[in-house]
Amino acid sequence: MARQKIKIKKIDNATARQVTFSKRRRGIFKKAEELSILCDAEVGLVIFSTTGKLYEYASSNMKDIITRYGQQSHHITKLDKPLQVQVEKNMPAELNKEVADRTQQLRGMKSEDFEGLNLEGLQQLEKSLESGLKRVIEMKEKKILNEIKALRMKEIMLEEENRHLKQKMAMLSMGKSPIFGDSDITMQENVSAESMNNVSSCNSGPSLEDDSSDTSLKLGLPFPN
Amino acid sequence: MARQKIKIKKIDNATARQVTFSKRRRGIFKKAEELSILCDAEVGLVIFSTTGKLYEYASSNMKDIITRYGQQSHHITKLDKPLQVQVEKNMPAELNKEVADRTQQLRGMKSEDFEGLNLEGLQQLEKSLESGLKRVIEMKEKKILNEIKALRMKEIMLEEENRHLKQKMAMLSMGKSPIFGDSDITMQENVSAESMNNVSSCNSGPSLEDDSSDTSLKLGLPFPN
DNA sequence: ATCTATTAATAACG
DNA sequence: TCGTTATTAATAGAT
Repeated sequence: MARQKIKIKKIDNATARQVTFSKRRRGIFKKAEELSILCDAEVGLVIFSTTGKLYEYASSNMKDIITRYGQQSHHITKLDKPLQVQVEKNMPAELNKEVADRTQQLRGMKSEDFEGLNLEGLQQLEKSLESGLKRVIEMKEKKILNEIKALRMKEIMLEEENRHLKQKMAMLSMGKSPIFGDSDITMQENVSAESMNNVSSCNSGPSLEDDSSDTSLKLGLPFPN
Repeated sequence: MARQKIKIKKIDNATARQVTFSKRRRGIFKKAEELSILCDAEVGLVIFSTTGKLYEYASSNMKDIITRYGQQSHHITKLDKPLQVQVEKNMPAELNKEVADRTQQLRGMKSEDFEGLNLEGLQQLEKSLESGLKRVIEMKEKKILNEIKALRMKEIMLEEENRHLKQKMAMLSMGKSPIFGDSDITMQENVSAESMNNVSSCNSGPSLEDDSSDTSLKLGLPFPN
């Protein structure tokens, strides 16, 4: 668009091509920004030069734009399968039954059936599923918190036992020469055994262990308890 | 750029804005294509109108371009930032910024702005917020898993130390009567001191402690680490 | 949508 | 890469 009209085809001369690339790149970036401002549009523009260098313009945030693009063009609605399997496996009986019922109910339904529902029916179904999901999430978080709480309790007890043991050790080695009686020592051993039992019972307690195994299954934890 | 020069600012009149959007959109698409052809560049351009409608141009394939963009920008950001800080610290910050941006964006919007959006625009907004929420949840769960993992690791080490201590105790009390020399015993004390140091260093390790404190803050856990 | 006066972009060159 | 300039391309406002 200047001294001479050019044909829109690849510029042969590499230098001329590079020059044109620089100029037109600035031009199109300017146009992109003007468009986004004038028309309040969200604009994302990426350009790779022949040499592979990246140039980009985004009116807001490129990642947001790409995400939005993906959503617009993708429009996938999954989350049916994994959610239901997880729910059935890990929920306590009460909640499990309720959700399982609804799941069963949903499984038997095909899209035609949904089409048969009117707006109000679908709205109710949606609300129902939403509240179920909410409770499942709450239950999951409760279990996770229990898991963490139990682990911290255990940690505290182990540390305490440890401290005791070290204390005994110190006393033992300090008093090893002068003191000869066994009574003191056996008593100390009993004490440490007791505290060990306490930790174990906490470890394999009924409610806590169920929580732990559920959580580790659900979340795929490295340590299977 | 015609009958009258205009200022680059949002066009107030909605009709005029829409007209300009159409014209300039066509213009910039043409520019994009010309650039890609003339200079043999790979060009991707996405435009969302105020109403949320998507317009796109890609010299090749938009998904390829986005993929390439992701790879290219990843490499760049990873190179100019410290490695370890990148993994632990930067991710949450990035996420925070993104969510904060969107929150800010929402805060500035009043209900009349929402009413100005058409169905498609609202749909976009919903999807965008949903995806943000999803990522926040994922991050939260990741942190929880780290917390649990760290606690289990700590538990194992404490138990091991415990076992060692008990072993030493047993050896000590068994050998207390017959053996009188100090050399054996002092050696054992040294060993137990070593294992204690190991556990301590694990206990107050840098990465684990950071994660723990973050998570406990976020979730309001009963034990503040 | 189409037209056209005017501005903006830019090809060629230094 | 930068500046200049002749020329083409884009487009604001009107129809």
